[in-house]
Amino acid sequence: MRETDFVSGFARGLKVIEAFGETRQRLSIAEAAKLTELDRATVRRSLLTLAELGYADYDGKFFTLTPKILRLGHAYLSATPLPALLQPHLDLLSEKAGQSASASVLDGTDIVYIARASQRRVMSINLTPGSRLPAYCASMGRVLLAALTESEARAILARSELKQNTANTRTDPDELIAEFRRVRTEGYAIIDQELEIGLCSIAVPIDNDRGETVAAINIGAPAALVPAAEMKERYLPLLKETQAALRPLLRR
Amino acid sequence: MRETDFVSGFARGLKVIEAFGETRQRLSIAEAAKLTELDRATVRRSLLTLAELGYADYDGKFFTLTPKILRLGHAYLSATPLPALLQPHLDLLSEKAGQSASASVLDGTDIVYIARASQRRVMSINLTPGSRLPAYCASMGRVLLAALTESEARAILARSELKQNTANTRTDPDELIAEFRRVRTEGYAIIDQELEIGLCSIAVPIDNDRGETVAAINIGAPAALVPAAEMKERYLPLLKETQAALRPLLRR
DNA sequence: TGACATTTGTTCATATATCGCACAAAGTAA
DNA sequence: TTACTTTGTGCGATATATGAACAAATGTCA
Repeated sequence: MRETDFVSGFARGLKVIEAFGETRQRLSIAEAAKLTELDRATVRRSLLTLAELGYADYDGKFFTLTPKILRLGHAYLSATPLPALLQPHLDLLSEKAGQSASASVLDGTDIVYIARASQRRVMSINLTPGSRLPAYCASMGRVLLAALTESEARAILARSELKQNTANTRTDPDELIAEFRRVRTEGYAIIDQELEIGLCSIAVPIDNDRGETVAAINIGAPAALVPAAEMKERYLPLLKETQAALRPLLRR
Repeated sequence: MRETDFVSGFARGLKVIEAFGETRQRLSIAEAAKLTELDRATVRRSLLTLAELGYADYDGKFFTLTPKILRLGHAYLSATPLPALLQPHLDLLSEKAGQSASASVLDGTDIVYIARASQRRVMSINLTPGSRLPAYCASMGRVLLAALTESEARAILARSELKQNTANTRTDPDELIAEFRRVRTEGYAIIDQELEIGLCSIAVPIDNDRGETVAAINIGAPAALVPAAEMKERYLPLLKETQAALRPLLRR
């Protein structure tokens, strides 16, 4: 790509939008400039542009994003067949298991939820399509990282903030790489309260007809009701069933 | 705002992202140019910028959005307190009613879902935060339009594509304006299969402590199980209860 | 309170980058 | 082949970013 094939004003504007996610809903020009590491004058122009287009409100002091911003993410969710394809299968899976079922893909060091069928709320955080979790300590994340080559996975771990969320959280890269190897061999990943106390989950990869992993699906359950040791026998058959039902639908 | 406070490269780029929502997942440069009514060279630069930043993939012929684009909408959902504030109340409401409960705000002629607690799937379409429905034929839309002045509401109806989705759909602006007046007086709106055959819903406004309507919440139910005539007695008390519980929480 | 320091928002001139046109090249379909 | 569509590129006109300077607001301290 040539230098001139890059619209830096556009790139700067996207950076400004993302700055809102990192903090609160209201940002002053100076705050946005600090977060984005852009010049105040430049950020101001981007924010005024967002306001002019209705993507943001401006009260003379603070900018806030408006729901119109959701059109951008929605452009992906409605345009990509994967979420719509997975949804009915997740509904069925969730109903059979009596627990929440989700699907996600990898984006950098995070997994991003692209579809979800929730039964009852067991997590303290609220997950919807677009929600993100660190890949290294999520069952779907383990499955998606396991699908990469070891050097790719190691590179992502190196960029990840390997935080000790609970006493169970594995944060040693070598240990994680070894776990990915096991996941590849056995075809599933189980998380026992590594993200949040009280929450277990089990995930399997979703492959297309070329054998490329395009997403992961999981079932999450409260540890109090379903001990990690029982996750496999209870839910792996259901997950495998869903996995098999999806395979022929995923032409690349 | 001065002419020079507008970054047209940024505005053009956002238009390009939205173009993906209107059709399928893959867009060529020429297709995107047609949809956005921008110059091909401009669209090409925007798309290459998106690809360079990882928001899009490019195979040399077609561009597709990547899940990274969800970061933009997520910047709103995670930055705005309203969705997180409403979610637990919707969960409770949904459980008490045994039906799906949702919250939405107005964006132009559409309502945009910002939170949802689904019980079982009754609609053919899959609703998640970010999903949009035309306001004129949705119960939450009626409530949100009723909160505007009549001239504002009329202006939005004038811009809406008043489509006859089912035999029940009301499409006459004067009739709709009269219905808004009733909604304002009685404090709720009921939709009887105007959007989709088999689906009824009832909505109430959510006001902040200044009495400004900031969102709407609803309960949707299959018409086969809950006739429209029963919606009010069954669900209005639950909705009013949730509405009252939320009021003190909504400081502006 | 008032004086001073600091932060924030805005403006401006100018160097620089982008836009859109026109044309060239490469595919496509008949 | 011809006709048509799509994509890539060079260039002049035009729009934007930059950083400094200024104004306004805010905070600090005696």
